Amino acid sequence: MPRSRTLSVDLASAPACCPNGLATPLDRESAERLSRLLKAVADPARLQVLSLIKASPDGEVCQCDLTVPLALSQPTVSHHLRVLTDAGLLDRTTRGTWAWYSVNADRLAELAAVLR
Amino acid sequence: MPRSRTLSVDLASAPACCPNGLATPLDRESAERLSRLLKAVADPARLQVLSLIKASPDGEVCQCDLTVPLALSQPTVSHHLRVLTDAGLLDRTTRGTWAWYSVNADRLAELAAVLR
DNA sequence: CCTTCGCATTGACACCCGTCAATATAGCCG
DNA sequence: CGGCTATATTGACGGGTGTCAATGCGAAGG
Repeated sequence: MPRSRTLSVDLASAPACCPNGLATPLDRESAERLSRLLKAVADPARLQVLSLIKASPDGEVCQCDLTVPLALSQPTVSHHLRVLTDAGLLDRTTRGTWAWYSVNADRLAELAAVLR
Repeated sequence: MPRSRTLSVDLASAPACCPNGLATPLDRESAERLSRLLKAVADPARLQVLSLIKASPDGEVCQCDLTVPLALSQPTVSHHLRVLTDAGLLDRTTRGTWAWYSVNADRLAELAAVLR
């Protein structure tokens, strides 16, 4: 199977995987779900996306305003946004032809909570 | 360059990279440093290592006690422990021929703090 | 000393991932 | 409709990563 089919399946259900965070031994399956979430964040471009949206006055950003600060091609930006959205870390709304993204703060906080 | 030379250089200096977490736009360099740290955690085996150590009564674990619960070969376990140690997330002490690992809780908390 | 045991390193392999150019899709507007 | 613009998808390429078998190394202990 190539690469990007429909990732959005169970990527969107992760911190619920490990209720005790790291305080209790993770079985392989839980560890894999959690690692999928962390992998979504563990990329410089995607971290920049998150920071750019969080720093934005309205808390949302149009994809068309991201390709310049990221210095990446449009398809690559689209790819990164998809990864973050599939992981449930970004919410996506389209207005006309534009796609606006906002951070799912709860989900990010859940992720942070696991690391503590 | 092959693979594992000396990673420990500046991997060990990361959350200091981005004092404002994601609240402020990250430049590419800061994002790369932070992502290196997150990549160290974004692996199922390494998450299991962290959880096993944290769940251990003494807060430390001998490498020899990890290969069974992880169901991985000894070299692979050694590799994962190196990645986490180089990232500053684990502390390493040798007693005789044994290598004992403990979690650097501060560093892990710093990492968690960035995601908030 | 020589063996044993725990750990580290090397080399090889398969797979994944970030990236881009090219192309397709889909809304808007004249 | 027809063209324009924003976004999505495809295909390909290079580099990175997890894994193991084989081997090296170093510290006990007989």
